[in-house]
Amino acid sequence: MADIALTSTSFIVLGLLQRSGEATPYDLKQLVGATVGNFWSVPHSQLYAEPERLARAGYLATRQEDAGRRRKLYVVTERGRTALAEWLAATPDALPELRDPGLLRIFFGADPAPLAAARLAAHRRQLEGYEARRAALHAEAPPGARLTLDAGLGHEREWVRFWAALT
Amino acid sequence: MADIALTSTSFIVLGLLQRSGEATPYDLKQLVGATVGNFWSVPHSQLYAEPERLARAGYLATRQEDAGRRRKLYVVTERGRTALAEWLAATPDALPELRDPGLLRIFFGADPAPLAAARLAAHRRQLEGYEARRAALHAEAPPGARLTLDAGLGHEREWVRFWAALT
DNA sequence: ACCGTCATGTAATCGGTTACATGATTCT
DNA sequence: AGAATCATGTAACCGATTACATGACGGT
Repeated sequence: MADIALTSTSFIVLGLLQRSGEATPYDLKQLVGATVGNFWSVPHSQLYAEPERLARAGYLATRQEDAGRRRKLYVVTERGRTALAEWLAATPDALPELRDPGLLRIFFGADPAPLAAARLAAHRRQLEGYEARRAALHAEAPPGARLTLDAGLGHEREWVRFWAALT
Repeated sequence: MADIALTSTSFIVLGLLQRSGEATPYDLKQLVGATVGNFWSVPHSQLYAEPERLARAGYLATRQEDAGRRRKLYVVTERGRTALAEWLAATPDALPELRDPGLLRIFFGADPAPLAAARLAAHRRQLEGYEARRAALHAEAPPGARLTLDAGLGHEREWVRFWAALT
């Protein structure tokens, strides 16, 4: 039972598995896409590697599908549940960084106009998508889903403001 | 002359070196801290490794200090200048992600109150710092510096709004 | 003298990115 | 039937993080 460091990817896997009870890496890929993927994406290859890592360290247990492809199914163990609960209760201190490649270019003197036009269009599209999903959200949706969508909406609006001013 | 892939870190190094003409890794560390560090930080160990990588690939040239510690000084070569110019003219397509560890916890059902309190305080502090620097900016400052500061201000205000609503 | 903190650097490990691969569906 | 896309997975490499290290200097 190797002793590993848990990253945000680990907790995304743990969190999604806890909700769904049991899932294959491919299920996880779908889940990420449908949930946290918009503000924290995970490449699908990681969704094969990370559960394995977590299983080796005792945070997950494995089961083989008994029909068809006989794929691997993962479940959260007691140890995993504890780790997830501790993480949920912790308060992170580091603030996120913008890390926008367009902004980096602006800083180094790139011509703002073409950049702004492209980014503005992209953010508007993203914003529309969020608004549509926000409108489609029904009352019983978990509060976390609504809140994170709202956060995304706010920041997309901010980007639209910013790039629009540079057009 | 190894053929390497250039990352954002590469262009931060190239960009800063182009401005300062010549610098040691330690100078780069100071420069990053004073410039792009607020929206795109780079761990100092990378500022030793990355210039070496770039030099091996011909984007930088090296010189030895002739007194004192005889540290390594890096300068951008013609190849480096070209690469930087191309990057500056390109339009990135991927949008940045929020990747906020607090938001991730909210999504997975963490109690918002304590998180919101801590994050709110942190973002307020950050916001104040930005506002001070914004006020201290003089007219001859490069436009990129002002614009990136404005972007940071906008997003910090957005975070303050978001977390304040959860208090 | 002692302690802390800046200045300056190196090393090891590992998570993540990128590329490759292939069977199964669906569309034209 | 052929093309395209989805479903599902593996492998290799490497940039980034983390930890370790040590000399200089300013303050008490």
